Amino acid sequence: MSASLEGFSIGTLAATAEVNVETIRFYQRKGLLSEPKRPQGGIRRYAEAELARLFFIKAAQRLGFSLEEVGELLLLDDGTRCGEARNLAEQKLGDVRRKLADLHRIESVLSQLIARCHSKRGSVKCPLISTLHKI
Amino acid sequence: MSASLEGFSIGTLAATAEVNVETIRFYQRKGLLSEPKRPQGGIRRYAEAELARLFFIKAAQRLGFSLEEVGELLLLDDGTRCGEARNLAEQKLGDVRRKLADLHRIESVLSQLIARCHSKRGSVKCPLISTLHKI
DNA sequence: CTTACTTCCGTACTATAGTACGGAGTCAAG
DNA sequence: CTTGACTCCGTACTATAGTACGGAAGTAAG
Repeated sequence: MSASLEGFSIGTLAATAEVNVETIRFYQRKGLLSEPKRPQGGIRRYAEAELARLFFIKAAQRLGFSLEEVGELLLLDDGTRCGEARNLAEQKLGDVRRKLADLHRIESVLSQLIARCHSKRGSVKCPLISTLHKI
Repeated sequence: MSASLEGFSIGTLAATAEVNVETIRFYQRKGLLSEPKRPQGGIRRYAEAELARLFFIKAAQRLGFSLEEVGELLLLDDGTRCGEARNLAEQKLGDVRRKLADLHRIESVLSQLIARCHSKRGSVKCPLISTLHKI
């Protein structure tokens, strides 16, 4: 792990972005991250741009974008095709809202089941298990 | 696909439970579903019990349990170990609530980004893309 | 009795997001 | 100039939840 004058090594890049070295290589294979040229048999050096890209990828992932979608966002990375980026974000927002609705329903069912388990202590049949047989 | 006097064929079972035949075989390999004996070189026949089990599995999956967790729930299927089932459900409820919190945060960020994209029409930089570079 | 559909069985493949491994080469410190 | 850490590279493996395939055997209808 060395950070010479010429930029980061892959190990330093990985440590700085808090990802695995293998993850960086995986992103490179996926075309999400560029692979700088090797100086005649030497090791690759990475610039701030690659670090910024890694942070971008992680930020987008935290917002629920898949790596494939991150790839599309990266194509819009010049910031001049706002409409396309917005479409992507709007689709994702729809996904997120559908997942939220599902999880709210699940939360409600689970908490009711647990409450019934607490109130029906010592009953012959477990209300949770019984309910799973009915719903 | 035949439903003789002796029970369902795997195809009928699959159609009734609205799953793929291969899914049933997959669950059997996972130990989630029993595999009735083949009558000397014939084909397997399934009873209502297997259908009920399939519905149980699907109900638990809808509540966010993984197949491994469904397997644990099925071990508690006699309904006499309510406390253990409740612990499982409480852990799952915790998971669900954490996911809900995450998704709420994501929903908020995404909708704000989209709103800024709408209000900043024609601006030089896309606010969404710019923000992904900052967060 | 033949034809067409099912079942059986093992193996292999899908998607998603990585992680691990082994051997060869490179780099830096002592 | 040797040693240990790091990099390179391809391949293979992990988890999750299935889906697909191919050939042999069983079953049902005409």
